[in-house]
Amino acid sequence: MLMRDLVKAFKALSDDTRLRILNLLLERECCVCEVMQALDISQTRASRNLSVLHDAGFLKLRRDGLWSLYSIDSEGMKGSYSALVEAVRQGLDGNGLASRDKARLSTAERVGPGCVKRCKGEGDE
Amino acid sequence: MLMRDLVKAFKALSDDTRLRILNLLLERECCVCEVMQALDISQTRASRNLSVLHDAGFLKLRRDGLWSLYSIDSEGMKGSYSALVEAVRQGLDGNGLASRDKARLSTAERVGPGCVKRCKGEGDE
DNA sequence: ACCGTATATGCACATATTCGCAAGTGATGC
DNA sequence: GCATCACTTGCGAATATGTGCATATACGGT
Repeated sequence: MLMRDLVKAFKALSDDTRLRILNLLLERECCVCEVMQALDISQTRASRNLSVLHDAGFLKLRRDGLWSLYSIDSEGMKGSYSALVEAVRQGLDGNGLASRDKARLSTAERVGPGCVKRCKGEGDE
Repeated sequence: MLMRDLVKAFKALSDDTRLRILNLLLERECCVCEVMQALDISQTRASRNLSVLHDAGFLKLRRDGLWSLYSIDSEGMKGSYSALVEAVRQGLDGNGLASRDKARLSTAERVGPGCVKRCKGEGDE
């Protein structure tokens, strides 16, 4: 494996926001607006960080109409990558912020019209 | 585990030089000058990057006279960290650069006087 | 065709990272 | 004490990264 790819993978994981996103996706597939809702971050931020994880090879992208649905790419991931994801899962186990994110995800309405607007309006926490 | 620590660990691993260093230390304990010889990098660079890995919790430091001997801290590492190191080992398996580094390490003379000077003199590769 | 919605992207700016140089630290030996 | 050696650290410069704002793109419904 190229050193470059491995570095890219680690870079992708060395950010708060992206770790929280990965944690969320360990729960289930999400669209961008669900991520922004659960993490209470801007749309740009959600989109950009999702695409970093995607470029690094951790995520799978599936389009459905207007929505971009991201999920952890278990099959497509190169050998050692799944070990990294597993390390994240373990490392974040019991983490307060991570748990709250997940809680907010289940609370959040599933994809549907007005999703982005709803998120912008609600200064939730 | 704190998100901050996990991010720090990944940051530590998201750099060429540091991955090569870790690869080297998977072979055996090394002093700073051995690292600079094997990787053909400056002394500052070797020292700085070693200390980043150390701060992140991957390395153990042992002083012996003039020398700072770094090694992978298998016992001291937090749970998921060993999985990360293992992922690096696997990811770098068969990597050309990583192999050459290791080869140069065995070639390099063991710690001894003039080690730093020798390395600076030889524009080896 | 037009509008509204979900997502992507160009640009600008603030902050962080990496690294070389030069100077500092601490141990060893004369 | 003084010189030497392995290593560390402060500083400055080049580069990379993360983010918001505004704008672009792409799709579905009317």
